[in-house]
This record gives sequence, C-alpha cells and structure tokens, in this order.
Amino acid sequence: MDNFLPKRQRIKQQNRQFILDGARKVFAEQGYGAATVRDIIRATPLAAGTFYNYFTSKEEVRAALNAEMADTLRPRLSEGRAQAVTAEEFLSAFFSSVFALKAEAGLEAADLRAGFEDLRADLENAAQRGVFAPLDAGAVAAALLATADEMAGRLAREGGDTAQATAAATSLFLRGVQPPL
Amino acid sequence: MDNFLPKRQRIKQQNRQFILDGARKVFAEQGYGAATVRDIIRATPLAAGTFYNYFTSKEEVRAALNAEMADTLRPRLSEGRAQAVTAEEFLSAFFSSVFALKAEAGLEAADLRAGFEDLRADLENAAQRGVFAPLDAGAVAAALLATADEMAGRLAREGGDTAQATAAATSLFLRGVQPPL
Amino acid sequence: MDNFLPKRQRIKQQNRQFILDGARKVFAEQGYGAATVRDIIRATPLAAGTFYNYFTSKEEVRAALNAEMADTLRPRLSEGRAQAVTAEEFLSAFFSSVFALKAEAGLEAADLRAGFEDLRADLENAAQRGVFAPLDAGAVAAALLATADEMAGRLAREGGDTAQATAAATSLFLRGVQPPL
Amino acid sequence: MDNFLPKRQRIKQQNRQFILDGARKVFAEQGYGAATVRDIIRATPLAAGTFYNYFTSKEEVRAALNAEMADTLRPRLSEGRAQAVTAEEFLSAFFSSVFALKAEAGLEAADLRAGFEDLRADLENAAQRGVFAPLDAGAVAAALLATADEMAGRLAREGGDTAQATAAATSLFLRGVQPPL
DNA sequence: TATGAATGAGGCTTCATTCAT
DNA sequence: AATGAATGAAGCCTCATTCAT
Repeated sequence: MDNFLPKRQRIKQQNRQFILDGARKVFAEQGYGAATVRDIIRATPLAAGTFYNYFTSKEEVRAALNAEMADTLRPRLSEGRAQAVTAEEFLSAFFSSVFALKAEAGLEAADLRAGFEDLRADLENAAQRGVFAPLDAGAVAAALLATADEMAGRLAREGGDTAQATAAATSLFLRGVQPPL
Repeated sequence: MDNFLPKRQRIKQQNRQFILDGARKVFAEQGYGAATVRDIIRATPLAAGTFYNYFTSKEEVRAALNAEMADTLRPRLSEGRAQAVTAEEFLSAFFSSVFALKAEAGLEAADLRAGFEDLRADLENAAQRGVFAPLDAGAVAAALLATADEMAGRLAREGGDTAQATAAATSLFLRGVQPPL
Repeated sequence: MDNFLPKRQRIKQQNRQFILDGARKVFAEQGYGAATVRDIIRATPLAAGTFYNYFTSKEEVRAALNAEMADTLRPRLSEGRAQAVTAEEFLSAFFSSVFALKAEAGLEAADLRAGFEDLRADLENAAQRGVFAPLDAGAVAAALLATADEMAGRLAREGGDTAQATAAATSLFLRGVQPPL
Repeated sequence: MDNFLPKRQRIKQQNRQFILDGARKVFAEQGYGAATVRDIIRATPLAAGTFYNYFTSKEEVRAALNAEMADTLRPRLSEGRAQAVTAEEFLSAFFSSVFALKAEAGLEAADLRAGFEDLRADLENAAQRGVFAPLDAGAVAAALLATADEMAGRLAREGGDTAQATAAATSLFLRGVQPPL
C-alpha cells in the first residue's frame, strides 16, 4: 500500500511478490506436488539463485501463499455472511463470494479449507439465532465448502452462469432435494 | 478371476498387478503429481526396466488404475441406489456406500468423480419418477459427491461414527438447512 | 585377478575401478577437501549419474580408497622389516619401501598413517629382541612415518636419489645427530 | 601495535583482521581446500561484498595468513635455538617451542614448513660449530619438522605431557634408536 | 520377458562475484 | 568504504528411459 520505501526494500517486496505470484500460477497449473522450484522461478523474471534469498523450499512458499490467502481472502469470504438475516441470504452470500473469488483470485481447495472454522462458527451462530435448523455445524460447513469448491471448479472449467449456479446451490441447501408434497 | 492361464500369461498379469498396486499406494501417499515412476517401481518387487514392458508413463498407469476403479467400484457405488424408492433411501444408500468404500478401498476424489455421470443419471431418473425435486441434476450430483468425499475424508482422519455421519448428510440434503417453521 | 566373470560383472568391477582411479588422481592433485564428485567423474569415462551407482559420496570413495590401500600397500610396506635383524636393516627397509611406494603408487600421508599400528607393533617387537633401544614405540613410529612421508614428498617434488635419501634417513635415526666424540 | 591512526585506517585494519581471523578458523576446521569465501565471510561480522575490498580470493587470504605467521611465529619458533650450545639444548628448545606454539596458536603444518629454511640454516650453522654431526641439514630439518608436527598433533588430539614428549623426541634425535652396546 | 546398470537431462542448492544503494 | 541482494555457473543428486545381457 505504502510506496514510500527505500528502493532496495521496494525491490525486495516486489521480488517476493514475483515468486508468490509465480508459485500461485504454477501450483494452479500443475498441482503443488508436481510443481518444482525451477518451475516457480521460470514463472518469474528472476534468476535461479534468487529464489533462495526469499524462501528455502517449495513448502515455505506454499505456507506464505496460505498466509497471504488468509489475510486477503478470508475477510472477503465471510463479509457477505455478516449481515445475512435469513438462511437464504446466508447461503447466497456464501456461494456467490466463493464463485467470485475463485474466478478472480484462483482460490483453491486448500484456501477454502482454511475458511472452514470461520464458516462453522458463523453457522453455529446462525443456528443459535434460529436462522438455521440445528444441524451438525461441522458437517454442514464441510458440505458447503466442498460443494462450493466443486461447483466453482466446474464453472471455471466448463463455463456457466455464476448467478444461476448460486441460485441452484442456495436452493439445494435451503430446502433439500425432497420434492414438494 | 480366471486362473486357468498359461504360466507366462499368469506372470504377466501378476506383474501388471504389482505395478498397479504399487502405483495406487504411491499415488495415495504422495499424490499423483509428486509421484515418480521410480517410486512406483520401488513399491514393487520388479526391476526398473520392467515397468516399460507394461506401461509407458505414469499417466498410463493412472488411466489403468481409473479403469480398474471403474470396473470394481462403480457397481458397488451405485448398487444401493437402484432399489431406492424414496429420496431418503437414495441419499442414505449413496452416503453409506461412499463411506464404506473409502474405508475399505481407499477410494479417492478422482474415483468419485468417475462416478459423477452414473450419479447424475440416477438423479435425473429419480427426479422424473418424482422422488426428487426437479433440481439441476449436475449441481446436485456435484454437491453430493463433494460432500461425501469431504466427510469421508474427515471420518478417515478424525474417526467418527459412519452411521451417524450418513444420517447427518442424508438429513442435510433431504430437508436443507431451513429451520422448521 | 580372475577374469572368468560374466560380462556385466566385469564391467561393474571396471567402472568401480575407473572411479577409484579417478578419485585417487583428483585427491592427489587438489586435495580431498577441494575435490568434487564432478571432478572425480570427469577423471573417468563415465557419465555423471553413474557415480551414484557405486558410491554415495566423496567420503565413501575415500573410505574405499583407504581400504584398497590397506589391502595392497600395507603388506608391501612391512615386508622388508620382517627379516631385519639389526636396527640398521630395519630402518633401511622401512625408508626404502616408503620411498618406492610413494613413487610408484602415490602413497599418501593418510595411507601411511594407516600403517602406524603395524609399525609400532614391529618396533615394540624389535625393542624386546634388543634390536632397538627401549624408547617410546609410539613416538618413534610417529617420527619415522612423518619423516618418511616428508622426505618422500621432497623426493617427488624436487627429485633426488632414493638410495641416498634412504641412507641419510637411516643414519639419522640410527645414531642421532650427536657428533662423534 | 600502534593505535594512533585515523579512524578510517583503524577500521580498515580491523576488518582485515576480522577476515584473517575468520579464515584461520575456517581453514583449521575444514581445511583450505574445502573452505569457501562464503565460509570465511560467515565467520566474520562483515557483509559478503566487503571481502573483496580486502582480498580478491581465498588464495590471497592464505598468503596473508602465511605472512602473518611468518612475522609472529617464526621468531618465537627459533628464539630458543639461538643460545643453544649443545645438540641436546638445540633439540629440546626446538621441540618444546613447536609443542607450545601448536597448543596456543594453532600452528599448522604449512606454518612449520615456512620455518624450514630457518631451521636448516640453524642446523648448518650448528654443524659447523661441531654441535651436530655433519649430516644432510635439509634431511634433518625435514625430519625434525615432520616429527614435531606429527607429535604435536598427537598431543593435541590425544592429550599427553608436553615435557615428556619433548624429552622423548629429543632423546630419539640425539642418540638414535641403536641400543647401547 | 526380466533385469539392472548406464546415460545425460534436469531439479535442488550453494557459490563467487558484481553492483546499486 | 560497507552493504547485501541479484546473478548465473556449477556442484550435488535423482530421474526417466534405454539396452545389453
């Protein structure tokens, strides 16, 4: 945010970000397991050795990426839920924010999993306010996250209308699959 | 199945199976991306060169593994749903068979995804029979599979009662999260 | 010695020897510390990866080299001393065999040190037979080895007559530096 | 010695000394060959680039270290021999000064070798005065230095009494190993 | 067909050295 | 002058793959 930094510091921050961005891209394309440090460097304008001025391993980059995600994404992930007063608003806010973040920021399953506790807490809270049925919040949170991730993946791979997907998912979790009597 | 094969054939089948078993183990432990052909061989009593008499790449082994899964697991995965006459029976059969297969056969997300089309077809069928509400079958299938996989993973990692988990999942998808009026 | 080996075995032995020979040369030229595994490979007709089929580190090569030295050199190093009946014969045999081995086999300080115990035992034995004065055998052995190594090095570097050097060293240790009365 | 220097000069001298001290330590621990410039810098409070303001290579540092040794150690190494009037005094002074310097200053083989010429000159001188038998001074110097280094090393590694070691070495070189008639 | 050693490409990491600050 | 990050060469090691046996 603040650009009033000595030049060296600014370059360091920039290079660190180059590596994080490259890693995000590489991890998304090949998966964490298949990615190599060299792949990360190659996704960067930096020289091979420079990687090790910033991180000591692929794992450390992942950790930094997760931390970054936590800082920037988790707030956005939960923001819509805060003011939800009905279950429908809650679900709708949840799914649309996941779909949006996946599209714009390459949100991944691991990042979502990091939001598990937030979501569960919000669900428990909502259940106590009577907004939700008194279900096992952990199970519901897991179901919501898994479903959102899977559907977001499908949207990304196969295209589709985000609004419509949000509506479908919301409806499913709101009323279930039981046919109207 | 049939053991009346000439010796050569039998050994060939056995070696092929060694490789598949080794690969399944290695993929499960390290993930497909991080696994190497050497890792697979090492999980086997065979020599390095022998691998290439059966497969030409890691990818080909994965394909064979998927086919094997499809042959042996998919039937078991869908068997319970065939005779379901209510949505509740359908969901219950689905979740309990996934949880059981995960526990006994190390079923993985990819295997489940292979069951996607079956499940969607069954869902569409059921919807036409009026057993389910007329929802987007693709979205529902994705939600069910993702949820089942996630919950099965949690059961495997943290322990828990399979029957209870089945009941919770079934209830969630049957009636949704809306509180009773 | 035995050449009646299947071809594969023969090649393996040969390659192992390539590496040992390369390593001996490289260690002698640059010293053990400065030598790299790559240097060793380069002193060989083999490919880089082949090194690791035989050894896992530079250190392991050194150990093998030491073992080889012990097997082939130590007997030759001590052979002359066995039948020595006077101190003069003993010393003369010792120095001439060290000078000869250094010249023909690149004997090194470490190899000599491996002969320390042999030499000390022989010295103690000789002292008990009255061939030597009753001195501290360890100190004498250390002095003899260090002197022999140093003088052999000088001979190798600066040239000189082996026989004369043997005589000088023998005389020094036989009678000491005290002037005749 | 002189501290009346402008501040800049003083700091320069200090940094140079940091490098020399670090290098001495590193060379002693890993050997010259295995040591890297980075190792030297790391043994120093200085930054990487600073090294090159003082030296251009590891080799140059070694040269400086040798020069330093020559200046400070060689005088002490030969001081005892100056007033020796008998061979016994000469030898005793030589060995005890080597053992002492090794213990307190980490004297190394290379440093000793730097004392070779001094020692040979002293030996020749002494031989002309009739204190020593008329032996090849070069060979005797080599023998004395090699023995002293080896025994000093043993003392350092295995402990032992310096005075006793001095006596043993002196006796050996004074009278040789020949048994009394 | 099975074996396992050889190969050299390529990944990981550290190094010497430079140079903007 | 001191700093310390950037660079890319080069060392270490493992890998996929081939091929003689």
